[in-house]
Amino acid sequence: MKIGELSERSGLSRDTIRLYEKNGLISSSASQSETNNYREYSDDVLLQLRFVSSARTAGISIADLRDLMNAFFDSCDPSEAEKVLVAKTVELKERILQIENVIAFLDTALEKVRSGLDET
Amino acid sequence: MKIGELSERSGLSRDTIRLYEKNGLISSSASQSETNNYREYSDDVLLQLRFVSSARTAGISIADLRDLMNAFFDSCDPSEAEKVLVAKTVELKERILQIENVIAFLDTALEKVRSGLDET
DNA sequence: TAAAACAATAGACCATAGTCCATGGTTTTG
DNA sequence: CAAAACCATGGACTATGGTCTATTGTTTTA
Repeated sequence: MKIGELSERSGLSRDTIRLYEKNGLISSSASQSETNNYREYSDDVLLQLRFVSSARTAGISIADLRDLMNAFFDSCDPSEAEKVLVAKTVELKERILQIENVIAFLDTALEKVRSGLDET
Repeated sequence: MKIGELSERSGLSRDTIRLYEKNGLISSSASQSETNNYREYSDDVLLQLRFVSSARTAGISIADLRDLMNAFFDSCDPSEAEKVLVAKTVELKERILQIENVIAFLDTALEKVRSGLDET
């Protein structure tokens, strides 16, 4: 598919997709036609983009995602790939703990606010 | 305490602390001395900064943190404060789910990599 | 075939978050 | 006292992530 359809189906703008491609998060091939330089994207790219989109929302940087995609898709050194994946998993689990701390804080804040509301 | 000590004890740079103060995440009072314009920070500010620091690591923006701090510390409208806190809690829980999705993806990637390693 | 829609590229632009630097004033300390 | 350490302020600077625009070329479609 071409970038327009990919944009449509991934929910990402063309610009964002091109940015991701420039940063090595996805890749494309040349169009079948020889007369233009349109890029052709496979269905796999759509899946990758959906993952990238989730990961970006989760706060993973483009640079880190590039490492992950490399580890996953075209790693020539599996043990290195494993290292990257494990490290990222650990980091993400720590991030979850951090977020849970914040949630706990917000909960106590909520209790306080609500007890204040009760006093009316 | 003055900003140097606060920086020391919070692990944040003076610049970052000033940035946070400028953005309304913390507040300070004028120094006791009338001859300078040094700012004086209470112990509470240290606690707030530790929370802010965690929250920043967890990916919460300064703008959102300002809303949260306002809701918590000087909300004149408790029901509005409650709304802000609940909304943020929901958002954070969603973010955790997102991160868990990414972790799941990494796990499958890990399995793949490891099975590849086994084949050697 | 001509207009509309699509594509590629490059560069400008924006917001966010934070650091760094220069200047000038104030305390601390040796 | 004098130097060193500290403080405030403002502005420049960096990096990240993304959008917008202009230009030019290619398909599609009416």
